[in-house]
Amino acid sequence: MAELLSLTPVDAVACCPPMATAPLTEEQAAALAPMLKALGDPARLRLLSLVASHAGGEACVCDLNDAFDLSQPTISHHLKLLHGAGLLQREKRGVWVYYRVDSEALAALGGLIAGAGR
Amino acid sequence: MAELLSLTPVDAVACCPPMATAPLTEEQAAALAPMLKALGDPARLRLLSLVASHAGGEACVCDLNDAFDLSQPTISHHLKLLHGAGLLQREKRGVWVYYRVDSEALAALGGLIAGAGR
DNA sequence: GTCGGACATTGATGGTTGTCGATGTCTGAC
DNA sequence: GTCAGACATCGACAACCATCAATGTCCGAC
Repeated sequence: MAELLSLTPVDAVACCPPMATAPLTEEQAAALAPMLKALGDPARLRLLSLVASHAGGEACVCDLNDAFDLSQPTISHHLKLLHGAGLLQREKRGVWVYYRVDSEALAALGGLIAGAGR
Repeated sequence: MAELLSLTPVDAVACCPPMATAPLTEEQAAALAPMLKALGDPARLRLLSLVASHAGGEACVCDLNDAFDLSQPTISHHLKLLHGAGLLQREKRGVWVYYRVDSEALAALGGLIAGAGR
């Protein structure tokens, strides 16, 4: 019964019919909410948009650190959250860590939201 | 300079170029975050989907109360939040209050999210 | 006017979250 | 091996949030 909660966020969003068609079940809502909660912070929104608009589609943490007033641990925390929510992909190359947006997850999530308005 | 923060959420989301094109400004992120934060709660997600999928496109608070284990004040609180974020429209008819989704706001928000993935 | 029902507001409380400084863990260079 | 730099983790703290019971407000019916 808790299987849905262990699905990846991408699976969670992929499994839902349009909200205008049928209401979300408790489990679907519980699986979806963390992704949206991850987006519900100004710092994380800016982080995501910075990664999304960065040349090559990916950004190094060092690039992101310089773009904010926030401390390095705080940015690391936000990136971990976005990655945990399935919205950012993480890749370590040498000493650096690069993040890129998960287009599939964002497209599915955006579609689900947009589809709630008929 | 604080004008953007006083815009309606719909205006806020309408003003933003695709995230894959340019990163959000601090002001844009601050205006967008409340809408997404409002969606980042399972109860509110279910409420929104319940309204969205309800016959006639609108739902009375009394209908929503019955569909949840939550207390009536808690549901009223969530509805107020969703309405304040510009995602639900509120209309009082006699003794009852009807909510309907703001399709325009949801479409714009969904498009912005989906557009972050290129 | 008064009574009941629909919904909102208030006040309190336990849990969550954003932030930081300090510290830890890698990795490449010397 | 040691050193410096890139990033993550930890522990702490203030601010915020979801929830409830109690109470308030408004409206229609009688």
